[in-house]
Amino acid sequence: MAKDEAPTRIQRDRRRRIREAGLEVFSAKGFRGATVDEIAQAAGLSKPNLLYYFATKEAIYTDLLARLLKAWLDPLRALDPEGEPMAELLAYVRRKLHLARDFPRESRLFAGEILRGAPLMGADLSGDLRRLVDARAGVIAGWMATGRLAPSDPHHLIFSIWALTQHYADFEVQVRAVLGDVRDPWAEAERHLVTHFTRLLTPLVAI
Amino acid sequence: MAKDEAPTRIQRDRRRRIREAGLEVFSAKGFRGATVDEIAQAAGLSKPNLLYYFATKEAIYTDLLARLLKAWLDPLRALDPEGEPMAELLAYVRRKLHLARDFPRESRLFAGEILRGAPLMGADLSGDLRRLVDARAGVIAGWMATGRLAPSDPHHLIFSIWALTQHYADFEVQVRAVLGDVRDPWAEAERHLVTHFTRLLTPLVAI
DNA sequence: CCTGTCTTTGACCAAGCGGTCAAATCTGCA
DNA sequence: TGCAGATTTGACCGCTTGGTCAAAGACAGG
Repeated sequence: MAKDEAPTRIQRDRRRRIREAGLEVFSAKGFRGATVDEIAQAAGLSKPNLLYYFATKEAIYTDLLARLLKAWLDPLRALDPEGEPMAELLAYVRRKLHLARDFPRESRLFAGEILRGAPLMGADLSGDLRRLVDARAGVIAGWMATGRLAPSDPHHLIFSIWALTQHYADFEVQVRAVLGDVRDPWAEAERHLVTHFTRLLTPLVAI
Repeated sequence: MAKDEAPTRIQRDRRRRIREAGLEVFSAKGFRGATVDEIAQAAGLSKPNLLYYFATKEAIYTDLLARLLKAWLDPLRALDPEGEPMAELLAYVRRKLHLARDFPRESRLFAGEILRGAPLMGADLSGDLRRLVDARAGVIAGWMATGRLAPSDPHHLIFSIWALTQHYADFEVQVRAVLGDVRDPWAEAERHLVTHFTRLLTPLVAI
């Protein structure tokens, strides 16, 4: 397999299929619970063939995580310091919720990694992630200081948004078990979270 | 080993130690990531000796989960329909947060199981859990209907409390990575969540 | 102090696992 | 079409793992 050369058509295709299969299996069973054979089968390849494209099982996993982190932070990155505070934050909540709804496997993969202490991501968390969160927390703090948002701790506000949105993807079986088969968790969640954060962030008018 | 007889002193002791060791290892590495040898060593026993008290690795795990679910629901059970609504709900939030703070391994064990689709708990979730949540959601709905709490969907309110409290235990490495080593996540979380829910649940006074 | 039961252990096994390798086959380009 | 490099595969390897077993050792009641 070429190393520095541009990837061939087959390489691009196989690698994509392996990532897709890896995401499916890893998100459902975790790193240890997944087997190379199962991923290979899901990708429509033999095991040695898969190992021809990714040297180790861990290589698939870390490749997935690295790509994931970037996509996962985009909604926060998109928070516009020049925009209208309430609209910006509600848009962020919506984007994050839609990300969890449309990419639950990614959400669970990430959750599993953090839950186990982020053995393969520790550096990224206190690096890029932290810088981005600090920057955006600063923006939010500014909005609160000028009275355009109800005051609270911006870091914990961000945690709240993460926790509430990812909950519906990561604990989906629990949510469905409690709500029953009739209700639509995602639609209800969106309504609930929008009113939740609207109420939470609306500044009290001084009388 | 006796089956129906009362357990001997040694049986009680060994079983307790195995559960403690199992909780430690399972919560850190998940079911598949944990090995019987490691649990045995953590319990100060040889592997065959451990298997003498629990027939299989899964038996330890399910025993842990069954005990956990009960303890995990106690705070919700303690919600008093006769009490003052706001005080009751804030007390619930605090109890749940303290549970996550004081028993993070239990929280992570539970989270890991749900994350993987609750293969060993499915029935319990749509059984006891659902009934209890429905009952308490009814109580909260009553409080909201009489205007003593701001209205919202009680089920999703309960999900919010779960998500926000468990987040600090389950994603502790992420929280610490973002906040840095100086800050005290748990103390901040308690202040934040109390003001968060106070604000959220206080009924707007009609003028 | 003796005996039946409970407890502990070293040795072992079969299955599953991640990964290797040499040989076979395919692909794209001159 | 020929061929060099890319791709695929069956067979295989060494290691880990959950679990077994027979025999040895500890314990408690009489």
